[in-house]
Amino acid sequence: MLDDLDRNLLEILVRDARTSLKELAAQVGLSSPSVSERLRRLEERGVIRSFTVEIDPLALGYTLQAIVRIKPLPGKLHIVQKLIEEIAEFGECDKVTGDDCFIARLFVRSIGDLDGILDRIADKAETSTAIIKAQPIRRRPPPLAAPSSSSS
Amino acid sequence: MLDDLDRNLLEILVRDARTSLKELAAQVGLSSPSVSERLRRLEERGVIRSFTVEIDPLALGYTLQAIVRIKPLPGKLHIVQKLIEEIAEFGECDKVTGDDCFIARLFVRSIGDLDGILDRIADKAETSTAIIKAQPIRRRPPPLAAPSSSSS
DNA sequence: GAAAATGCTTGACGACCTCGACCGAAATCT
DNA sequence: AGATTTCGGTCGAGGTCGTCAAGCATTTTC
Repeated sequence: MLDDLDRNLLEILVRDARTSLKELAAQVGLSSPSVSERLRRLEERGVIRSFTVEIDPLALGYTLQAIVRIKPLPGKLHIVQKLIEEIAEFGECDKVTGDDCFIARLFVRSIGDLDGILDRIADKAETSTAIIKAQPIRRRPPPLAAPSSSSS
Repeated sequence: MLDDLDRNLLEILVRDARTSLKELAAQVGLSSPSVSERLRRLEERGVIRSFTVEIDPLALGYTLQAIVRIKPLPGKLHIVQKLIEEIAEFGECDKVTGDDCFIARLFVRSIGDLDGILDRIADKAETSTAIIKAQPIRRRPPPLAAPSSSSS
């Protein structure tokens, strides 16, 4: 589905999404119209979800991040999910197997904010919060290499 | 530190990092050299960590994601952290307070792969894995609005 | 109050992107 | 097999876009 050229392009764009078509073309050995067409198709197919910018939360005043495990009370699952989605400070949320239904990332500017937000959920779910002390790995894509051995 | 214009620019770029300077300029009401200069400084200051591309893991064959809580055995903390960093399938890792030292996101192509990777850690840490069933909120930045009320 | 620094605009030049026309290889159809 | 269609690529022209230098207004500094 993806060939080496596509993966190569993606790799360059992960590092700098604003790389010019000309530069991309030079690096993969194609002409710029070809690259343009490939990018268009990668976007169209949904391989590229979006071109975006990674912002330092600190620059926006978010000095604290936390991982919150959320276990809705019986019957409250949908209400809790909706609530989470509506609170903009949740920067990520996954619905997982196991005892805790949701695992979410929370950006806050102070401990007070953290408390305020968790309070809004407190009567609908059990939460368990872990403050982030460091980020050994920041968001990165999985390896782009082709699956080990697929059909010919 | 950031003014409304900067926040406005960031908001546009979060949605599409490849927006042209001209377009950015038009939307915020500046000239393109001004926008260019602002972007340069946002990058320089580290507000913009990078322009990047969000890739659908599925397109790369990663059909499974998991959240893994990792509690290194006594004395093994650094070895475990190094190990996690070296395994490219970890797409994110936070060091947190509480009983579990690390919380990480794992991209894998199969349950077999998951098992293989966890095995590499098994003798150095206790792990507890939750398979991701859905993603109510995919990675998004915290609200860009200015802190409620700061000093004048 | 003068001088310097900051952040903006304008206009020109060069680089870049896009479009159409064309081409070759590979897959498909008869 | 041979003809045809499709796919993905190049090339070149035209217009768009980004960058640079010069200049200006406002604010800060001494």
